[in-house]
Amino acid sequence: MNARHPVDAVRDSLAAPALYEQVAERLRTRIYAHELAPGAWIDEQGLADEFGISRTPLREALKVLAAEGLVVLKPRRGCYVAALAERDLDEIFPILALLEGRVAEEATRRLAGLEAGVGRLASADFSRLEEIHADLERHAAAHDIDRFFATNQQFHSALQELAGNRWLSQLIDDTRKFLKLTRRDSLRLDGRLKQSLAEHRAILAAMKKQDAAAAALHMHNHILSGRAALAKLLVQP
Amino acid sequence: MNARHPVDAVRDSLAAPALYEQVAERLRTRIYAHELAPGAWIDEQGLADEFGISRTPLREALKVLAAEGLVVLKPRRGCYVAALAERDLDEIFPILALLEGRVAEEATRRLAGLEAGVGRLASADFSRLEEIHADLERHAAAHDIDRFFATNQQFHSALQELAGNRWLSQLIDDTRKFLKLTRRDSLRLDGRLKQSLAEHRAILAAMKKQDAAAAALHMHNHILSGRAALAKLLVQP
DNA sequence: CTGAATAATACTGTATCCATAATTATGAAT
DNA sequence: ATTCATAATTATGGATACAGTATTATTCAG
Repeated sequence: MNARHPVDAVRDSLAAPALYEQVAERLRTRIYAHELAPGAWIDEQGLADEFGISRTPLREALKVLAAEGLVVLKPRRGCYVAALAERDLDEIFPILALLEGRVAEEATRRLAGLEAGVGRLASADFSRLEEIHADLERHAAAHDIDRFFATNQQFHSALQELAGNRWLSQLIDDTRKFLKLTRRDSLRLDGRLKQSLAEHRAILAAMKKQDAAAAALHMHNHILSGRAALAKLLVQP
Repeated sequence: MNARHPVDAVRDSLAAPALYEQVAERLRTRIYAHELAPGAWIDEQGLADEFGISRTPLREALKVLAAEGLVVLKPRRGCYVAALAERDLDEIFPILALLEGRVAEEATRRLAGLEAGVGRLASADFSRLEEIHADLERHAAAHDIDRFFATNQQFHSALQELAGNRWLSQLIDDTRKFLKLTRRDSLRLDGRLKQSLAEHRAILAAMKKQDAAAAALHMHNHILSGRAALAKLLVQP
């Protein structure tokens, strides 16, 4: 029962994640929800008591979050939730635009079957993307911003899968994490929903025409457009 | 990493790094040197004894390295050094090309003073880059590959500083870390030194002409060219 | 001699404990 | 009353101890 069965892979995925990982996840949730606000000090003992665990796994979790950049560890002075400045947003969004643009480009190329090595994608994969977009249109019509937000994430994730570049996806996810630190949400801005949809349509149209460069450009602009909307939110929240 | 008071930075830099950080650094060194080879199991107790410390800080260091991607933590089964597949290289290099291309672009724009917000760079900053390149030329002429390698890193670092985008730099550094896992070094390939120099010259020339797009393109090709060289090394090392 | 079942071992994950550095509170002196 | 020095408190960093699980070794049956 201990030889290398294929079942092992399953068991690994089913195995309960280590405590420090669960704790890290709970902390991430709290940070994103601003229950632990940016800049706030993190009380190790307090949280450990609250979670009903010892400080050891909690500290390991904090090390992980620190490596991710969600918290900063000041030697001998404790742990603080990271805080983003406006300048950080100005630096992050263009990078995200670059990366997501690249995703759109690679996804389109794979759809067109131009990519060397990796196989050509079935048109069913693209249909899936169109379905998600259809959902988006529905949520927008219903002014259901929360569902729109969730589905929007799905859209970008699905596109990342189409691109099939794990490293690229990783970088994007890493980068997006920081944006979650600012809980401002450009989607609530008047007209932003409609604008966002139009941008998505442009991306999809370019992909359908198998114009990778255009898809990249539209995605690039889409992300920057999100930044611009966020900036408006700053002066009038 | 964000908007800290200058005083904090000083105090932080003077404070001795926590033990787990020192350990993480030592482990990185060993991993890069392949003393801990890709795929190898990491013996916590053994290393702790060797370093003369307990398992606690060592484990914290491993958590950090895991978050960085240098090692993988298998629950209940220990820690293993990460191993890159050829496919990973194929995915990483284009991303690096994208990011470093962007660095060249932003640096050039700042030199040209076209960037909004951030100040125009002095020509002295560009001279510094040219000096480093001159060093490179010398090391190449002397066939001193080790110094060339080190100075080459300086070149790219200096360029990143000119671009002045901390997040972009961070992503690049994070990405380059993985490449150090494969100890193959394209610079040792016949003719690669000369080729690399020529590519650098093209980048510098574009920057001097304040042609940001061209600078980006040349840098992009420079990185991909490095990948191509590496590929040759695979069949004949 | 081979393979399975079981016992022994080793390692991971977590909790507890201790030492040291940092912060706050207290008190004296100007 | 304010400021500086010193003491008390608290939190962090690290070591050690222990429990639970995976791996390896051993034994026994076929």
